[in-house]
Amino acid sequence: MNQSRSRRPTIIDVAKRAGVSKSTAARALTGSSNITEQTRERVVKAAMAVGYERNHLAVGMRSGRSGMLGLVIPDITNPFWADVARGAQDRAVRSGASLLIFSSDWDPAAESAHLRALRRARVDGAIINPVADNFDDLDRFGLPFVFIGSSAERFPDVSSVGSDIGQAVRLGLDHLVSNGHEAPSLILGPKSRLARARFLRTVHEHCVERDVDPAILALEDGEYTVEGGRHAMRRLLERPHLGHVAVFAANDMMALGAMMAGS
Amino acid sequence: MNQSRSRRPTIIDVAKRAGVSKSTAARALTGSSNITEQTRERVVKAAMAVGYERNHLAVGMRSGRSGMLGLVIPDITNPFWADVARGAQDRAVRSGASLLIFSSDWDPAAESAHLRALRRARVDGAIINPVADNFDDLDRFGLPFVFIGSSAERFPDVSSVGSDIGQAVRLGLDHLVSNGHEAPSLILGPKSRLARARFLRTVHEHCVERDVDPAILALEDGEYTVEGGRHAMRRLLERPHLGHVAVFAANDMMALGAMMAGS
DNA sequence: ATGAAAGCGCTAACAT
DNA sequence: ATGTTAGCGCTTTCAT
Repeated sequence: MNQSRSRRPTIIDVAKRAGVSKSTAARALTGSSNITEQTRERVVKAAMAVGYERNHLAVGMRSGRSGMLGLVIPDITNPFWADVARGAQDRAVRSGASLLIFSSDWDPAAESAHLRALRRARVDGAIINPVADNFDDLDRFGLPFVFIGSSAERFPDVSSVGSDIGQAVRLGLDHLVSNGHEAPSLILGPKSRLARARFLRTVHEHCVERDVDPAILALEDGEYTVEGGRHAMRRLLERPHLGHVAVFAANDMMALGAMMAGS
Repeated sequence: MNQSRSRRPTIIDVAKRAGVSKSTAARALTGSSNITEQTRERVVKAAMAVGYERNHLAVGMRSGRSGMLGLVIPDITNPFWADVARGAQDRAVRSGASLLIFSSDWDPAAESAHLRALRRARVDGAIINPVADNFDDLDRFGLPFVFIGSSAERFPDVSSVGSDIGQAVRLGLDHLVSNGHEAPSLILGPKSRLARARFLRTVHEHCVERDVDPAILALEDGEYTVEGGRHAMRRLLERPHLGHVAVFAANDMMALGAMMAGS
């Protein structure tokens, strides 16, 4: 207990215990060649004995690779990004890496601060769902990275993964129309979001194809959250209108909020 | 573009540019005393000019503090832990730290691997929702840490934060009883989980107080997930029984699954 | 107030 | 096959 509280053992402790030089110990531990099976065993045993654990800070320092990856998303609390985070984490672990996760909360300033943190931490790469409109420091970013989300298309040079919003909207509308709802009310995200424009554009196209005037559709905005959906739904319900038979929300959180708008 | 792709600037680059020694540059940048306001300005300006960003690996190496914290939870995909993660992350960022998040997926082996990763990364501390029954390496863990969850009470010496399951169950049952449901069916977590025993014990107490025989309560187990709740509910519905008027599930995910059991 | 130098733990190039 | 040494980028004595 008293010994276990002391300084963490270094490779030198291992080397001493095994009676070899620290480079030999390193070779044995990294699985390098040029090492007698006998000495390797001795070193490994010594490492176990002293409870040695390689210091990744030191390794990163020497190698220039920290073994860490970054993930910057708007909000880990949203199930969509929780799934993203989970997938990223599993993949990272499988490659022996760790994942630093940051939620920007749709705040460009926070996002920028998080990116700085990632650079200082010397992560080997990052996955980013950008919320900033202008990513002008992009070329100076200096980190390998991939974008997530539709806003990524503002940066055609950057690799990105996004949802096919157009197809999603079409599938949703097809479903509603086939159930007799020709003109569902809409609950969309904030005006600043690119995904919103994409959503709306597809709705318009779909309407035109059906000879429905898009202008008759009731529409409300809100944050991409349960609360946002709830408030938007309330505003819809307040309208002097014959009642909203069907509502199409931009994501699950908003839909949930809309369903709860009564309470 | 070509220059920006080159080696990240170090404090030496800053020092050179400012025409001082690297130690002076360090002093200026760390806000140390004993520095002329004039030279500090010059150094700061030089740092900006070359796009200097402090290398946290190196800092951690020297100081022994990595500026990173660890979070090990069963599953980031569960909204409860997503909230936990969000809170931890916000707090960490406020202290200038970063958060390494790991999901163990209820797998003790994965948990143990993640803890090893945290030690190697030299995190300054960790928040852990343990899933392993035996945490016998606890004294050798060698990291400052806090536990989350009811399983933490197996380790009375460890600081922990948990929910008051007893009170939660009582509130839930009170609500049901006051709505006329004297003997709700139960959907609980896996038998291995300590929280389940706690839940069940409180239900029994509550029943006894109401002169209800706990044995008449229908009860099903499942994983703490939407799927687990759905399956459990299906099994409940299959029972030759007069129908389940009320169901009390152990968490929101299971309740959601139960509600969806028909589809 | 500033510079020179040591050292954190590790690995790889360079001896032997 | 193994030992010696340099150096990753930083902060902090210790001199001056």
